[in-house]
Amino acid sequence: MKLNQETQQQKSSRKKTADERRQDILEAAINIFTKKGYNGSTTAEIARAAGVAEGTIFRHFATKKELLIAVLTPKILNGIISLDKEHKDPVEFFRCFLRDRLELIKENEGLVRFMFAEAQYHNEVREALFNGILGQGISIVKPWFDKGVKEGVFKPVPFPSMMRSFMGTVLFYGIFNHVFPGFSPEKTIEEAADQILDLFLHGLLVE
Amino acid sequence: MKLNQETQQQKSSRKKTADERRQDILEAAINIFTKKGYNGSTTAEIARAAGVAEGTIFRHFATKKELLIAVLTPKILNGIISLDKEHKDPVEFFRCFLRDRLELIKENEGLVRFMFAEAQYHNEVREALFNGILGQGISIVKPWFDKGVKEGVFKPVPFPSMMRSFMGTVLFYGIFNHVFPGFSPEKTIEEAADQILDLFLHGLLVE
DNA sequence: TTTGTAAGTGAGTAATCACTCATAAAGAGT
DNA sequence: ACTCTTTATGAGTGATTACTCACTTACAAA
Repeated sequence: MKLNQETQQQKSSRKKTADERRQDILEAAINIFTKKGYNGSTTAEIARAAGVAEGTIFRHFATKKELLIAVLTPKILNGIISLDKEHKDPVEFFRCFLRDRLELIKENEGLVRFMFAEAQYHNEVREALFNGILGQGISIVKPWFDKGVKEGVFKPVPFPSMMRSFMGTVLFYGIFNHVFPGFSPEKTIEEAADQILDLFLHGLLVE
Repeated sequence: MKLNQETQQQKSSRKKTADERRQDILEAAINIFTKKGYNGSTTAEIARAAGVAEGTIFRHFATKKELLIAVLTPKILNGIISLDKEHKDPVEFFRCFLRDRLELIKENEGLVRFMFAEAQYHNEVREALFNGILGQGISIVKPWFDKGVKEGVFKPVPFPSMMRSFMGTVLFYGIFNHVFPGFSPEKTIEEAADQILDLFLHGLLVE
């Protein structure tokens, strides 16, 4: 039936389903939020960008804050998918993991910056970050880190300190290019990933 | 004459000078801004916190944005002071520099977080960060890094990549504790500085 | 004392905000 | 055709915003 309807009408003028409208609003919200920040964005502007009336937003999301949370939640969760690969050793895992995260950050650069900016002010965003990024990051990295330590490949540094340094360098890669444009010398993500990983694994000192 | 006036009146009820009022407003603005963000703060609230009328703010600062810039500028510039010490070798410099910056960040934790958050949205803040933190950081660190490379102590990695990783770990130390409270294991700044520096200099790998 | 000037004040203002609601439109079921 | 339900709409609303301005206050110079 539904397929029949779609073929009866031109695709461009086809009436959109409720879910499609919801998606339009979410995408518009991401665009506006990441450009102007949560408090700097207005529901009127988001509605205009989504091509809907302002009232439509509040039919899908009770409040502006609920829209914020809806913007963050799914994007955080889809970061976990790529851990299904089998890695040979801890170093190899770190290399793959780093590249994977760097690509994810590059793809969602605006959203990452937005999340960390708004985390300063909204408890909800902090919780989303904690439950999403940090929690999942730990559950993925920790076993490989422990394995590396047990095998004598990694130094037995405190895991939180290691994780903090690692996440700091990785996340700042995305932020740097926006705050200090043109500063990073690497042309490709692979190049940047290699540079970051090399420094992280071997350190700055010779020997 | 002025001294005479001050002694004639109780210090607590003494009429404040224009500069003192300006300082009151700036301090109040820092407090409110760092808690609620630029767009989340109102001039009315800042005025209340500063103990002045709302109109007084606009006698000292033409617009709210001018107040924002005034809040950022002096704080950025006072970070440069401590480079007057003589350091023996590049490694020793990095140790001192890291501790110094970590303490500076800890003291102005809210402001640092605020600056990086608002840098996502305001060009003025980005420029202030670039001219202040990054520019000065480079001018201080680069000579020592070059020296270390020339002496064969440091690896000849690209300076911007090194700087980005270094700043990432250092700056994220302050942000982490706020976004992920209770995550960092170190009790003191010295401990954290040692941990960060060790990982940064020697890397995670054994050997 | 008088006067001139710089600084402080807070009610007022136009604009803007998130959110509401009466109304309309469009299927789906009968 | 008729009704029921779901969804979209945008003018309207009260609250809030950054900023103004007519007025006051305090003090220094004359």
